[in-house]
Amino acid sequence: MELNDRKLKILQAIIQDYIQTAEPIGSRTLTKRYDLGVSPATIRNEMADLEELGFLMQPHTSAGRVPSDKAYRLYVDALMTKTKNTNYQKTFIKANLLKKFVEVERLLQYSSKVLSELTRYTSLALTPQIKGNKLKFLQLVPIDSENLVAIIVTDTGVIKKPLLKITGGFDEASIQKVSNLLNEKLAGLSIMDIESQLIQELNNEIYKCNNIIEKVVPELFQTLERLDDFELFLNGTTNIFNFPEFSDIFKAKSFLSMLEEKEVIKNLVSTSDNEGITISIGNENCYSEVKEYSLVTATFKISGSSIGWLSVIGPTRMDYANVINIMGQISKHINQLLKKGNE
Amino acid sequence: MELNDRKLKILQAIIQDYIQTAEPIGSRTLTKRYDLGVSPATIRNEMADLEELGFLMQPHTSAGRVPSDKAYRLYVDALMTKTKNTNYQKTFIKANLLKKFVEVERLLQYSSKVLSELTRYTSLALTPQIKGNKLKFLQLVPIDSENLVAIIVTDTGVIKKPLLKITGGFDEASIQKVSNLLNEKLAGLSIMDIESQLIQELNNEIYKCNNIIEKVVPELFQTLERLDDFELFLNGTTNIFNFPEFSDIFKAKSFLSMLEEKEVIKNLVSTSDNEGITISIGNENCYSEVKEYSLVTATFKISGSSIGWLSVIGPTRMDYANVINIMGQISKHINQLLKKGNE
DNA sequence: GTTAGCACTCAACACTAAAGAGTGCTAATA
DNA sequence: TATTAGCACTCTTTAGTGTTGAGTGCTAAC
Repeated sequence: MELNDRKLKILQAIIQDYIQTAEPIGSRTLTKRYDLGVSPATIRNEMADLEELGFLMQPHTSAGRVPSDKAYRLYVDALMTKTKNTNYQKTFIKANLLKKFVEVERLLQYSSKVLSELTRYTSLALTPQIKGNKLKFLQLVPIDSENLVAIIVTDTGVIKKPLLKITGGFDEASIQKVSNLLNEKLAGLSIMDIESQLIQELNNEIYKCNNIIEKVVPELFQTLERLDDFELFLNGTTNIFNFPEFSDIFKAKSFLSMLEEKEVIKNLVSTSDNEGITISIGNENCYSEVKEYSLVTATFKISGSSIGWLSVIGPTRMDYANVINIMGQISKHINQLLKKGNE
Repeated sequence: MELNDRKLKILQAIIQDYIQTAEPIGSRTLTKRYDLGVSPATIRNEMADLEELGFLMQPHTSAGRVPSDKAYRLYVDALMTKTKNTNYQKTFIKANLLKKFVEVERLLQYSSKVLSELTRYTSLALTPQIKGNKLKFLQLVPIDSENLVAIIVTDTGVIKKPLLKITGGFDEASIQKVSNLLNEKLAGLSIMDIESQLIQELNNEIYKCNNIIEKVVPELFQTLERLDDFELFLNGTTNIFNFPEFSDIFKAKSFLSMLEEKEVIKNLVSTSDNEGITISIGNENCYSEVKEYSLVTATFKISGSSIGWLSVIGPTRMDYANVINIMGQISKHINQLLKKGNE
């Protein structure tokens, strides 16, 4: 049995209808709503075939058919007709996206908001661990007699500003020296490498700056360790209440609880490694918590390493065409800003 | 008609029962569960009186009674028996609260998480606008040929690190001068005052630093404007699904949507101005969105000005005694850290 | 190969009846 | 005089029952 043109046409109609209505669709309704040129009985036979091929499922014997994950995959890869940018979208994006480059983190955070408002799904922004990033700049800024702020900038545009408390205090001149020394020694190294390499090198220089460095460096290590984490921003979480399948309180709870599992989300999203847009549908996701949802993820890179992700998450019957279109527009915008910021 | 001892005892029993079960309670069940020494008929008479006095309500004719906001207010002010710290709470707090002072923002954020986990309600942390705060420290740190990070520390321990892009670039020496000048001129001023005062004063000095200051200052102004915002952290939003009254999807949605109304939440929480714990119950809140919920808010101050709020938000039948107890423990901890951080 | 017709299935809905928890009122009681 | 037993009544909740409608697969005719 093969997927002939008619089968594809029927499948496409079912998927589009289900994405719109969330209702299982039967042969008769299908013929009424779509001009397929054949009778319900024929559709029934084709549907039975499509079910056997694994593209359709029946919630129960006398219900209509529902697309499977396999069907959505086929839809996304081959059947889907791309949507065009609407004027509304263009205007909204123009009005709400940041116009100049600021920190990557903020850039993604704002974009995520726009994304969720335009798609009406839940959106999330993720910035990566900085462990693999190279240090571009480091400076220690004394703010009072006992506290320093360490300004850390990576080559991917992430800025951190941890507070270091140096018990016993310090004198500003020494801090200045230490700061210059660290910046000089560490710039260009990946954060991961710093810890091992630093101790070696600094041991040789330590005499130059009396004992301040002995106080500052361990504190800085601990802080780097703590800083080294993903940041996750969620937007439009209550959008799921717009979808009838979440009018069941258990479904809604499970979705929202899943979003609170930050670790799962982080791992899930950060597996997307190709620059551009990735789609993972239902069971294609390797975490059981997410097997009922789909993700459309845009990965952003600067010189080869990932600097952030933007995702839309929703039911598998997501309006893929629309989401991909909007995601594409926003990605384009972000990439332009990134380019400018990196010139 | 007055509130005699028996009425109070009955009211207390009803409130406690309703906080536990969320079910309207009738006279017969009340006598079975609590040792009140009188028959259901007597209770019925007393209940009718309490309803007339505005302490009880009936969802419908043949249902039991439910406490009113007025009743909860009385309960919180007079009837409530304080709970004791459990060992579990002590251990949990010890294990999970930050042990040393870092930035105020982070301190509140972590505490909020602990708070929601211990109380099983939704918790939020709010840090204030910095407009009223005094600038303690300002430094411009060049990170490459076109970008600066402005390190801004206020007297309340808030640290900001906006990125400033100076089109056309700058030379480091000038920036150093400008930075020193700004720090010297502005330290001790409230952020609000800076804008007007700055322009005056700097106009006189402007010749000293060629045209760099003309590039940097407007950029800094814009940035200060943008930075001047509350920060809101939410924790345990899905905890509401634990409560039977939110098994109705509309209630759940309305609660979660209310939490997304950041402006409302901010205004609501930041009206608490007395150091220590404030409780506002249902209708006592001035925003219609929140009239069905209660808030227990702790306000934190340093030398008279508010530096943050920690709140628990939940149904009016909140377990006030327990929440207040836990909030008290956490507040105490935070205040100790604040003291240390400010020494 | 397609389709009309038919018997069958199942969820959803409306309706009904019974159970259960509650009330207020009245008259008896301590 | 305050308390309480008894009673009729109210209203929600729950379980059970039939009806409707959208769906199916199969068969025989076109």
